[in-house]
Amino acid sequence: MNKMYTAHDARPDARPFSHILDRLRGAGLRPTRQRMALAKLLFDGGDRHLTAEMLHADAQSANVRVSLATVYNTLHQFHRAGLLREIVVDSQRTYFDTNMSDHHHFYFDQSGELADIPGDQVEVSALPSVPEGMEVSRVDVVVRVRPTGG
Amino acid sequence: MNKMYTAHDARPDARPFSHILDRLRGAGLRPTRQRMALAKLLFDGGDRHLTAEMLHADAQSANVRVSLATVYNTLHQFHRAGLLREIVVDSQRTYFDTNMSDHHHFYFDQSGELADIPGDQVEVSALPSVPEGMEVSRVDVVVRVRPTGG
DNA sequence: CCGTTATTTAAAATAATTCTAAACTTGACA
DNA sequence: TGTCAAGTTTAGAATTATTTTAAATAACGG
Repeated sequence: MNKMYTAHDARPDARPFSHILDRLRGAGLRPTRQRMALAKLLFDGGDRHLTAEMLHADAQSANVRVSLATVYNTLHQFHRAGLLREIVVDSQRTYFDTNMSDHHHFYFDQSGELADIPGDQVEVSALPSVPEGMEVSRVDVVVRVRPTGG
Repeated sequence: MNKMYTAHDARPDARPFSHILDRLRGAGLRPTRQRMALAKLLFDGGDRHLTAEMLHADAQSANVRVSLATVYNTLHQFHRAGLLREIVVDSQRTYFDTNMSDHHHFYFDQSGELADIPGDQVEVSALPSVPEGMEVSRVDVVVRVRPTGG
């Protein structure tokens, strides 16, 4: 068990924390020990695709004590706050994506891994018009990939 | 409990059954009472999007006695046999689609309903090349739709 | 420091799906 | 047509991912 930082510790000089702090504050979420730690794991590691179980395991490895329930709660809160995107590619797990830019995904069925496809590399065109009173909230493209000859 | 047909009954003249019988036979699946009845419900009703629970309810309404476990088994067997397509749009339920042609989907988040988008109405282009030793098994486009102003 | 309110948590609950093992069908063949 | 091996069905238990509950704890403003 090594030293944990509190929101106050982070204020003065622990620079890496300040933007995370701002993001949480901006989302109206109290910067608790757990949320700060999870945010750091999520956003300081480049673009990531992960499930609640994966993030929980990450936290354990980093000596961050947080319950699985909190990981689930936090992922959903971050999602609602626009900090994360939810990806639906597998009907058994829910993946979250730290990359909020316009993009799509490769999905490797056997391994369950995801890879980003930049938005400008996919062109979706000629959609039929949506029903009266409805609007498109998002267009998801999933390119499912398998080993050749599978 | 009304009369059920056996594979033999169907042979000579019960026409609607014969193509279903052939499809099952072709897939190496014994045409049991349950599979015949489920196949009829699935394929004689035009293009359908349904979950195991929905098909089970349909069966009950049609006085077809079949367990939920069998509905699950049958859906997966039909899927493996290439008679159904699996659609992933919601991480809680698994939908199956009787429309095997090239197409995509609208998904109405609030109601959980699906609607087909003909394949020729969507153009997906300029995909990045897939990794060595991998090939694309399918490209799924899901257009998520919500009430205007949601 | 205090109180209010948000957050965390362990544990129970839920929901969809899969598994298990026993009972039942089917299809082939004598 | 009776028999049997192999394939199917089923109720119910088990599993898995996730959500809920309600009690304990931590955060923030004053």
